Amino acid sequence: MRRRRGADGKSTIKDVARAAKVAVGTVSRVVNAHPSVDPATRQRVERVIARLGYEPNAIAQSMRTRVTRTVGFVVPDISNPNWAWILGAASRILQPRGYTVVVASTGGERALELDVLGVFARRRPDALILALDSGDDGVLARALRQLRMPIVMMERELPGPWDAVMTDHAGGAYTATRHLLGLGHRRIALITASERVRPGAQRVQGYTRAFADEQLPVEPDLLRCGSFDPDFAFRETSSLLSRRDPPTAIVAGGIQLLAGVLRAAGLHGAAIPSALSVVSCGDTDLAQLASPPVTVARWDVKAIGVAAAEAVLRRLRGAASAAPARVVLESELVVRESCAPPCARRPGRCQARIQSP
Amino acid sequence: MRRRRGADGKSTIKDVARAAKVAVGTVSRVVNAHPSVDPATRQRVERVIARLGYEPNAIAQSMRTRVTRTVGFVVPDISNPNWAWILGAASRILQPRGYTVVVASTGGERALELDVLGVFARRRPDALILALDSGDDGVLARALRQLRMPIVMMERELPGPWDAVMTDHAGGAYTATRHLLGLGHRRIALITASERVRPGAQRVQGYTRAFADEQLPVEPDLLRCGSFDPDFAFRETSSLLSRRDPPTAIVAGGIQLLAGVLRAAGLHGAAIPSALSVVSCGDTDLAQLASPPVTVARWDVKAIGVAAAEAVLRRLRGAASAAPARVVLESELVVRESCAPPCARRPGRCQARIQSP
DNA sequence: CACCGGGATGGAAACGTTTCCATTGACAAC
DNA sequence: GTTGTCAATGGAAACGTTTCCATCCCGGTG
Repeated sequence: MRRRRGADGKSTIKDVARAAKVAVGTVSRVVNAHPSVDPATRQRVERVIARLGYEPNAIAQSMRTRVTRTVGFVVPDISNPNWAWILGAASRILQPRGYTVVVASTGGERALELDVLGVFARRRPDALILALDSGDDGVLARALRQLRMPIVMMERELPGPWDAVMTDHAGGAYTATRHLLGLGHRRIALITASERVRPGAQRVQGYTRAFADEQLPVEPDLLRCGSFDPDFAFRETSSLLSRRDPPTAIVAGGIQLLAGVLRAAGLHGAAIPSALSVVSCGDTDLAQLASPPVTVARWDVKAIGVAAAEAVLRRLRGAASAAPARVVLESELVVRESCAPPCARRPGRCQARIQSP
Repeated sequence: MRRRRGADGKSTIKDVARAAKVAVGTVSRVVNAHPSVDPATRQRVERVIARLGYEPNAIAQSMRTRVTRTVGFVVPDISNPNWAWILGAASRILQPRGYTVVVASTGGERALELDVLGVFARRRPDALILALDSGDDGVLARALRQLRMPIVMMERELPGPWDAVMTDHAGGAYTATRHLLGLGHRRIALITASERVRPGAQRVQGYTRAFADEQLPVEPDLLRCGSFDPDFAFRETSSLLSRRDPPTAIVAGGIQLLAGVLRAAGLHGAAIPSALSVVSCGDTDLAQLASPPVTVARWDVKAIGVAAAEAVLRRLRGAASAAPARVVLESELVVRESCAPPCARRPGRCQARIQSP
């Protein structure tokens, strides 16, 4: 074997330079398509590169240029289809531009969030896309500022000079609640994430506003804020349906929650929509294919990922110090067959049912 | 401002050394918990580190140590819940061990797969976890070998010295098909991925074996191999149900395919299970909550991610040159209510229906 | 008292690039 | 023929670490 190699068996720019009888600087210029290199030299170097299977070491490049062509993506749980869709959409934009996406999950726990920020402080990605759960006491904001890189927040608002892309979840919950109020429901439950995170807070706000519009009081026990876990929705639905005066309608305030609601409703024998009306925030196969199909407040999930990736790219090509941008995506109500006027008599015994054609 | 900083505003090991009046080597020893450093010195250095908010530059560390503490994760589509679950499971193991996961999607396209391998040749992760779609003509295998890093294949088999973790999809399809054959079905369709990828090929094989066991012939037109896209399942189901002699049962050979099958069946007015029996490979909320609930061949999706991550860790701590390991996870049939004996008369007009209690 | 062993530390090389600066020719303009 | 310009190239510094080697000093031992 006549070619030298690094310890890991890959040839370096020096090996190429030696074999092509040029200086390393020249090889670098060839690799980076610098204009001032003689065509003959270029060809000779390129041949050697091909022969040796030389690949520039991105680590060394980053070391020198202080650019990693890497974007960090931080969410509570990457298994969650919501975040997976967003990641997919973002990476579909970033990857063709030469950026590589580095993921990290936080489980929504503050300690892990800080850990992850530490990791990214050391790894130096060019930008960060994140959805943080723990509220801000200043520590988080300081850590973010220390990062000194473009940051885009998803579905969250934190005071600071950061771009943000989010959905109008308040609007979604508002429309959903109005829809139910319009049908005559009064005991409407809302199951959603903790009020500490924006989607939860926003949905409570939309729900409350809908009641306020009708001058109706909100019953606090019908507000079940906790998590986006379907099991949470299952437990809360069970608990709600066990009340002496169970709600006549439930708003499932999160993409994954509908499954829990449906499971519990099935177990309690609450027929939909005759005994219980259901609206889901977030459209899914399940909502479309359940029987009856479920009315939803839907929005374009992937658009969050697209907008986040575009915001990152905008910052990365120059607009580093522009004022923080804020994108809010709308939510739209899709009426299907899971809602009906409330049953006048004891809920659960009501048999009137709206049948689809 | 009296502390020097790098161009990106972060302090370096030199800044710390200067401020603590020690050599950079000593700071390095403090950071890496090297035993031979005087407690007093250590404390002094640590104080300076805290004061300056110094974070070691991972790029420089990697440059020097040739270790990135990074694992590449390559799949056809990271939006796909299947891969998202696997990624989540893997990262839940890797992240606490200090490894960061770098993702890339290939769209199942060969050109992109080669691109992605090129990216990882340059970025030098410590290991790779991947699901490649394009068959091997030797080019791919050579590219992988050139990478000179531990590689774990998911749900794929490629000849070479690589660990592999996969599911016994043949077994799943076999059990599903036997279940339907046992109920008396003969015209059973299988919709699944292209035979070029392992899960598709395996399911065809399991299906075929089930027919062979009963000495029954397989009708080729009932085998619809193409993709894991629900729209594909929708089109194929529509096409199948439009036949003069439509199948009396369908096996949906992929986690995402059930939605397409159900949608098409609904549109064609094919009642389940009276007119059409359905089995899905892969359990989901939809399968559990559809009415009727769908019989499935299920396996532990996350286990693939866990096994892959563990295989990576095993290689990374020493067992670099052990013989390639091969893990096969079993599949199990869960009988629900989507299957019934086939209707004797013209399918689609059959009204007999098995009702669950 | 000379010597030795060893812990603590400083100094410098090396990792693989990019980029600045200097040098060399070639060629045009005077 | 001298001078100036410009393209092509070589050489070396620098990026921020880790780690090897040498040095220093301390205390114990013979």
